Amino acid sequence: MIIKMVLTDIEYLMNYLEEHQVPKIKKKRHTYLTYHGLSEHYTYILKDGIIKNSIILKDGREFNLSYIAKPDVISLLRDEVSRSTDQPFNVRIESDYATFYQVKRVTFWDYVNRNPKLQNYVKNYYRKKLSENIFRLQRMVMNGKKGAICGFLYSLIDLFGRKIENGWLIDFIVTNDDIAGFCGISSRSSVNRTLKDLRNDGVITIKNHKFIIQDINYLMDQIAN
Amino acid sequence: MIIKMVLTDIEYLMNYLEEHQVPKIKKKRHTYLTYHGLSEHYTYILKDGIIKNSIILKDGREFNLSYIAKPDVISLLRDEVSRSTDQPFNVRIESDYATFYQVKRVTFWDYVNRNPKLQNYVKNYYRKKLSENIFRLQRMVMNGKKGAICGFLYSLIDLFGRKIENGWLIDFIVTNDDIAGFCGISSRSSVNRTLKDLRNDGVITIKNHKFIIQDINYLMDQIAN
DNA sequence: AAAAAAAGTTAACATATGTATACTTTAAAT
DNA sequence: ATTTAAAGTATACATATGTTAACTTTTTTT
Repeated sequence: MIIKMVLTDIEYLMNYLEEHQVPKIKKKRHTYLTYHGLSEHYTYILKDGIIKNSIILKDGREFNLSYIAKPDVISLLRDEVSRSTDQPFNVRIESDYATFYQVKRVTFWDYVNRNPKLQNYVKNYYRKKLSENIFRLQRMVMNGKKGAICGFLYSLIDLFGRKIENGWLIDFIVTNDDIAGFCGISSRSSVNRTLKDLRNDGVITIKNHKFIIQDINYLMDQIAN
Repeated sequence: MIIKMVLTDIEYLMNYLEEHQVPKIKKKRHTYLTYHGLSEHYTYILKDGIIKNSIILKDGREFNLSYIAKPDVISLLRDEVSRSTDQPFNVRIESDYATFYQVKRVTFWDYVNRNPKLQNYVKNYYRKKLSENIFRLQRMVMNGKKGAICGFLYSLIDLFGRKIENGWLIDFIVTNDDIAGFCGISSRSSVNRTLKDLRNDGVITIKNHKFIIQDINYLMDQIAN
């Protein structure tokens, strides 16, 4: 019997790392894998768990870039010849545990340069992230803060959503300060004001600190595109 | 006599296209090279001129992505196997004329796949754009509209700036509506209000419809980072 | 040259968001 | 179990930005 397996790009990468016996490291909730600005000679690939990457501005505010909740390369913004070895972002573990493959940056790029399939993975990785980022930029620039919150809530469905009878349960706890950091809102109380409006309009409910999205169409209508 | 030339990546690409006798097309001011959403089987490389790319939202508003004022690939968001052949952006000519190399998308990617130097170019292209985009996202999310305008004006120095006695002349006409489209401001009158404040504070002057930046530090102080 | 369209300017008022504070509830640390 | 820190909520007021309108100036079209 022949079983034909078609691997996705990321599955191929994970297999490759496993076969090359790349070491794994495991980190606990709310610890940091990397700090923005610190020198770092490793590339990390998330195996399982949930992480958030963010940037701390000079004035102390935190800009949240993204959650990553499935296997993915954490950051490829530096390549083998980049003069800067600064980590571009903070990476904080948001699940109880997260596991990462840890490869020397130079070794990682050796793998890539020797393997056309991995080259293709990297090309697609960049193109996909760039495309997502342009879209997000558009959404953030062309909407007010309410639109930003609605867009953010909408994006949570794809990341953490589970369909239940009366809508979509976001099966992950997101605080008002988190939302503020993603949407560029100045305080948790401002976030709360908007969330209150959404609750009053029957768009969302909160149960055990988790959002339930009851009216996806309302969210979409708030997002310019 | 041997002259050793070290070409930058983009110079190498331009040479390559020239050697392969890739046809050029010339377009006039305020005409469109491509329209967002229309199918397009060519890849374009700006040879000379100034272009603006933008996206028209469903509600009719225009989101301005960037000016490009020196040789560059116009858009690599689609590759040879992308199912979608939609153009991701509008591309409008903003100089009197602009010249482009025009290559079939499939041919362009053939060139790339056959040539490691071009592969490297593409990789760096993506990484650079991604990195710029993340930075711009941060700037737009973490600033108010005034910060957005100051950041935008600051970016014009690199694009069109010429040092003069009393500051930097932005040697290119940018309208209030253009600024609105870049910064997500709803009307030219709102843009004008902020520009008036900047004029009153001695940050900028306007001469023959062109900005003169007199106080760069003021602009930088307005931009969170 | 005249007419029309696009762009700049200002003002008045409406609405969204920031800021500060106080208090309550929940989670984390001791 | 107790204490402390973090997070949610609500309110009042300040400020930034949106919206509309009117008018002026400049550019483009006829």
